[in-house]
Amino acid sequence: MPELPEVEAVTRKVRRDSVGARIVEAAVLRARITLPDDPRVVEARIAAERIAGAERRGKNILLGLESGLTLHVHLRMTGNLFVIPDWRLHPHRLSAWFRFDDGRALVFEDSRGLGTLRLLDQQARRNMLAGAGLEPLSKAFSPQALSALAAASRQPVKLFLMDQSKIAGLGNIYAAEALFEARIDPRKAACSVSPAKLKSLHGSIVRILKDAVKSACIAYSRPGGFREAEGYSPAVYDREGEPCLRCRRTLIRITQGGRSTYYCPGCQR
DNA sequence: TCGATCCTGTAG
DNA sequence: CTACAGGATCGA
Repeated sequence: MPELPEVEAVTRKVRRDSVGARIVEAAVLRARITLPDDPRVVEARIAAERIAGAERRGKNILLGLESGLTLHVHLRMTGNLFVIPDWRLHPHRLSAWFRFDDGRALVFEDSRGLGTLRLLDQQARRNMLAGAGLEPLSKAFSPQALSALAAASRQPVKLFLMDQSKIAGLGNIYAAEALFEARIDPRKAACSVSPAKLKSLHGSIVRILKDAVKSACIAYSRPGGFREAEGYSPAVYDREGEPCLRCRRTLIRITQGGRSTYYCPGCQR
């Protein structure tokens, strides 16, 4: 489920529930999620650590440990990370769990198991942060910055928006939603989108992500896991064949970079 | 830039 | 049964 808004909601909740907690035992249940590192080594290095902080960068969750190591979690398609009140009451489909000294546990739930878990030293952490693109909800993500990035890319603008090394955190849903709101054809090369549309796109990205963060925080606020995103309903995503909310033309679905793109052939040009 | 791949679940 | 899934990476 997670793009930036959902990852932000998860991170805030994990921060609230786990900062200060002492881990007494760690278990990696799917060996491949720590590749290329050995899961046993990761477990051993985490045990006895205290969680010092929780941050989000793009779609990445970074849990700071008191030793200076960083636990890097990526939820990919179906991951979720949350604290449960009793470590013995595991949900199903866990990729990993971390038992606290107070009996609670931080669990990494993931039905598809594509999510990853890695331990970063200070240098690896810096590299990770340096490699990520602009935070779309930060000051650095200005209209000018977006224009400069777009000018340098000949990719279709939808794929450009999803490139995590340029802008960090947009995924398939919110990229499509932002392009709809800004009336841009997703197939158009990023460098060929007009300055006026790019300006509009910048506003749409920020507005849509801020709204979605709010919705996601509500959706994830219940104890345990998450619920359907209440409040946020996409205008184009997953609405193939339905009428455009702006011009009533039938929305269509195409494939870009192996993923579905939904858009309105009438008002996105 | 395309397609396959990592997995499991669900909808049609 | 097939197609597809809110992600990312790899090789052709």
